Amino acid sequence: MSEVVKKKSLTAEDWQEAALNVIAHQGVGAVAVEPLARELGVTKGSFYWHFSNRMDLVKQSLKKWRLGDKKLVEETILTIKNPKKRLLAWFKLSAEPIQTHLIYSTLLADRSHTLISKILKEITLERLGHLQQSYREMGFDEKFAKAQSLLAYSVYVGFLHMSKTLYGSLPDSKKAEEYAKFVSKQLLS
Amino acid sequence: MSEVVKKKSLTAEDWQEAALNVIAHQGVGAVAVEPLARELGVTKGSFYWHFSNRMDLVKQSLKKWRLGDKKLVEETILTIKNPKKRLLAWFKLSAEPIQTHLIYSTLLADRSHTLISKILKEITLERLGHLQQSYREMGFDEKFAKAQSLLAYSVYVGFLHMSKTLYGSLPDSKKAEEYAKFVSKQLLS
DNA sequence: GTAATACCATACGCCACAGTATGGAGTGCT
DNA sequence: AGCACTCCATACTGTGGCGTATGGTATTAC
Repeated sequence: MSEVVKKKSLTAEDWQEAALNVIAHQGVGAVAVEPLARELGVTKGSFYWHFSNRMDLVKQSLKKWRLGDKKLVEETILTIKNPKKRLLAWFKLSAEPIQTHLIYSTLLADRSHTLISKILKEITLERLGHLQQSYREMGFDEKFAKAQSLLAYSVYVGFLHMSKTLYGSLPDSKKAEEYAKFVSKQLLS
Repeated sequence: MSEVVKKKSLTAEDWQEAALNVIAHQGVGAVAVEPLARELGVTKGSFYWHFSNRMDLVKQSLKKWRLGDKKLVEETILTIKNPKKRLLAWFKLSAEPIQTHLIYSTLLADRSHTLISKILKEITLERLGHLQQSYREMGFDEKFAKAQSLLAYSVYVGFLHMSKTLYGSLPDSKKAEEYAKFVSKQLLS
């Protein structure tokens, strides 16, 4: 018997996860109330009890995603003391086939709402800061660290899109390994 | 008096250009018949004389874009004999603030139609081929040329998105210069 | 000058989804 | 048992865009 428990009622989080799944694969524009309700096996009567409107769902979903992503980075990357190893771990995580990357790369081309642009800018600057910090700790000067971190982050973003374009999805673990290895050699020596 | 000639009637190309403009800034999903007609100062009676339906317009617009982009690359990049100079020109063109980049980067996150995925895959592979060829001509072995071209192309794609995210638009010519210079140093030596 | 053709306006039916209003089943509390 | 609260179904209105049908005007061909 599976561990799937037949829930009597949905929570706001259930809706958010469903929404994030749609965002990851079809973008924010594809988040629609009625289709989501159908998918979840309820009607929109349920939706409008949990959320005030469509944008409310999008907002809360992205907030949830942002928190989860931040936590992931903090726990698996920022805890590493050695800057070079930290960067290496970042490159490797960058190629891991996980949903958070899909969401990020989908949002990147979405200019439908200022909220999204704002979130994106925040996240991007935050991550660039981490990279730059690591490069600085490795001994590089400010200017180089800045340029190099921008370059490295561009590689990350670009690789995400390339993977989706060429393979239809995110790279598998094997490719992630190769990628991290090559990138490290080119951007970390 | 301006050289704008008051046209009596629209051509299919007029519609395509308007559509490409929308695609560049809001994505394929935002291409709608009636809003476009309003923008062009006509009604959809005009549209359905030139095109059979919405998707027909999208298809033909992307075809037009593809041809133009191909011509641009062939004329400004592929004519350069020296492989190193050719790559340098490519990096520089990559950061130029022109519409074709916007369209490409917008399409990259759009998985709404198999046609788009198909076009993207074609273009991407074609461009990767050019880069790989250049690296090979520079004397690098097959394997390195392949990995390095993927890296370089990732940088291109990533930089496009970064520019839109951080500055709200494409980089200006000055930033393009700096970018090309730094990238060249890192990926071309 | 007349007929054909190119181009467009108007008006229509259709559908998908947003949001509201309201009632009703289930659950826990007392 | 009775009440309140949680969660959802149903039924509605409103809006925006797709595609069609049809008629009208200007241009071109002859």
